[in-house]
Amino acid sequence: MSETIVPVYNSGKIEKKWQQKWADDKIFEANIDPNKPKHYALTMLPYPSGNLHIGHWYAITPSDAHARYMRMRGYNVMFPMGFDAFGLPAENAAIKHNIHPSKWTFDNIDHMRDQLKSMGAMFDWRREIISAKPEYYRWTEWFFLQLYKNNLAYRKFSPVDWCPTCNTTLAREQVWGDDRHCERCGTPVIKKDLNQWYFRTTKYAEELLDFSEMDWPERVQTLQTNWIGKSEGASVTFLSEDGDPLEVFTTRPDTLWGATFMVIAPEHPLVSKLTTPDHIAEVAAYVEQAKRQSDIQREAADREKTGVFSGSYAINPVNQAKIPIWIADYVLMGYGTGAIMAVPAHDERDFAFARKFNLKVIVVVQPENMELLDGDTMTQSVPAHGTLVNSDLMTGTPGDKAFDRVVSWLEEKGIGHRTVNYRLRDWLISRQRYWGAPIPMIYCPNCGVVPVPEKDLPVLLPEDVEWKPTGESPLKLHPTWKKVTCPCCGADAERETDTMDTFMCSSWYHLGYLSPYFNTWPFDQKEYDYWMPVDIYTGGIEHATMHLIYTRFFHKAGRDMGIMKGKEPMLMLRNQGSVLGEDNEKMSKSRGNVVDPDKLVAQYGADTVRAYLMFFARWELGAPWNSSGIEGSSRWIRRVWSLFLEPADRQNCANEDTLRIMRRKLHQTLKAVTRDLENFQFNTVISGLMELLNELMKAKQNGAFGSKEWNEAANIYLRMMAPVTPHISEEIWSLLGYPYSIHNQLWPEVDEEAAKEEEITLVIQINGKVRDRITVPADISDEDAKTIALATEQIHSAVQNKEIKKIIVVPKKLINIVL
RNA sequence: GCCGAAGUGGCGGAACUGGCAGACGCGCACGACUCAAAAUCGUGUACCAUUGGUAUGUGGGUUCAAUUCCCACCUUCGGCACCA
Repeated sequence: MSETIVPVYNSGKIEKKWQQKWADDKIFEANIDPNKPKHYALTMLPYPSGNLHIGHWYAITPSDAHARYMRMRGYNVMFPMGFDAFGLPAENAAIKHNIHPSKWTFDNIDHMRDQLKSMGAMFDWRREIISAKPEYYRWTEWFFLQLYKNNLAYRKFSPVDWCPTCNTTLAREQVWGDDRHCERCGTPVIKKDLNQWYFRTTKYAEELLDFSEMDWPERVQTLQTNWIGKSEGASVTFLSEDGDPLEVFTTRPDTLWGATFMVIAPEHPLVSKLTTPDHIAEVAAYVEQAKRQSDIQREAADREKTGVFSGSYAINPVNQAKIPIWIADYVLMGYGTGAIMAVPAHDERDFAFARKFNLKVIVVVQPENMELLDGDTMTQSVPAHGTLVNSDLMTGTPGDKAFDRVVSWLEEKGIGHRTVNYRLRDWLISRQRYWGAPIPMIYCPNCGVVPVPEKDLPVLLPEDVEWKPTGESPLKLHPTWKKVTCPCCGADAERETDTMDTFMCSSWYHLGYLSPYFNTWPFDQKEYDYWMPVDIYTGGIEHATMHLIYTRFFHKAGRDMGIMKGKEPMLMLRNQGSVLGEDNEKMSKSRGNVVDPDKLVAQYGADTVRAYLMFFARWELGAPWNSSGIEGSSRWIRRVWSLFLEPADRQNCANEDTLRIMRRKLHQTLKAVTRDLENFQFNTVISGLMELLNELMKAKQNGAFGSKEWNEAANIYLRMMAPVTPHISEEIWSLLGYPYSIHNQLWPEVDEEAAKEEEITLVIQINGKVRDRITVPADISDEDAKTIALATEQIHSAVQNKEIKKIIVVPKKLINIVL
């Protein structure tokens, strides 16, 4: 037999070659095409930390595969990539290694862009954005000004969370966990009183709870819903004896008659006014001590209640009862009004407080299935709803009607009204750092707070900066940068030296991709109208209550300002899990369990790495890395290579059965792979292709190679592989003589007729246990199936002499004989 | 404490709508090729025992039939937490 020369699979050579060719031919450049349906596929952009890690690959590869699949479905697909380039690590590098953040960042980007290119993803690099470039952050500043002009940005002096390691304030969303630590570095935060800029996210609290127009994971919706923390109740105003109004929020207006005291937070503005002379010393000491306590200590729910009496009394507007006003730190200034009515009989916290300080407990709610409650003897509060008692004209109101009836009455009498409270806070966006977008504001001694005129944007970061070991922002220390003349009156004025939270940059980057070249508006309207909204957004779940809330807020605010359109920026969201180290721990340099994608690409090729990342775990869950597991994907790739390229000993001589079964498996696989790609179930996409490969190998042994059915199988197989392993698919496609490029082909069509099973295995059970299997024609009638089943030897002997109670036939699946 | 997700072989995982549990892959074992090894190819691989039985975190329930539905509980992970 003559030796045919079979090309050797060389991943490195093939991948470089095609990446270059695709770039030269611009085949993945996304341009407006009104004749095609558009598809905007977006994946969260990386921070240029220096190296692409396996987690980036894990997140991006399946997103790319899905985008490629959509492209083959005939969509005009945009899949852009960029860099979230402002942020603290650049500054830390500056302090530690004396390298300018800009150089550090842009060097890293150059390296990471090359790494990203090695993935062979279909990024349209013309659309790249880098949030630290002036062309980009000019518009970040511009958005700030629009928010300011629309009263959605404001400045406030108040206690804020400060990370002592990062040397900056943080938004509420960036403070995590029981010990209230910094989301970025893990250091517990402390409180500082500072003048800071905020965005009015709370204005959109209600609208942010509406997910009806989005296909987002239930999990993210729950996280956001809990974060926004809506509670419905009533607002009621009590008056002090001196006539000072004390507004309280309560979710239980039905318990108003049981209020036996009031509590105000130590930071409440009326504390000193309400404190009577004989209580001054005690109150002052308490307030001072509350101030010194950290939030962690204060907010521990199981902590013993503390508090002091102010000496003053308030009048309960529903029954004119005179009740004492206490000051206690279990009431938080940051929620509601910082004052509560205390109903110890029906609230756990109020009860604990009342018992400790011997305050009255009055029962006003009697749940139906409980013994008669007595305020003097009860040992715990009863928060359950029930019939109102001791409540004047409301007495006797059933539990399920109490809320509405009382609130209506309050509104009628003008004492209170229905209110909704949210846990969500406004977004604190000031950061005391250099490497961020400057807040474009000026402080003038005459005019006060003045926005930088839009024509003067961007406010550029100064290049010549120095870092002090104290970590203080170089913008503050810069000799000239902050000095400016007031745009209103021309007086000497000062710039704001804080920069913006980098989440501000990432709140609108999906718009930056639309037209990075554009310089008269943040985006080209034509591009916006064609591409927006984002159709599929992929990324990590860790952003559920940060980036994903901010970007929704940003869109809604932008819409109300007439800049953006539609209800939501991203219609569909899918989250990937994370890849752990082989030791089942989080990957980190210190643990030494980091997997380097560059090395894997060098060893196996990008296609193998892509395939393995899609195969080895359920995408949304993630799993620990397994370095021998990747061998399986490598084998698969090499088998595909030899399957289609190595000639067979026997060619084009297969019998009809072989060919029919091969085609059946082919089209069944196509059906399954299509379904799984649609559903982001990438692991079964690969396993389906592996199964089909095994089937094709058998068919090849049986002489199928070279037949027209074989050629169909190769053609479809390669097109199915193309989104997953773009390089090898293109290479084999071209070696088999198909026209360039496989990536411009349409997704194959299922031949339903070929996919049909003509024979099926019918399972025969007795009392639910498998006793036999028979092969029957797929279109067999239930009656015939029953007859054949009962006639088999196994079943016949088992059924002998016994009474058949019932026979259940599941068409095409099984027969269960109940004895 | 409250809310959410997940528990299937040695491992990652599969099972579309209640219908053969363990697809596919890793690992392991054996065999072929080889002087030998690697690679490759082939065969086998949940557990226990002899026909058969037992298995999807645990215990119940519904059903002819449950990884799938219901109830209770356990474990792990994530979020929230003195939020009135």
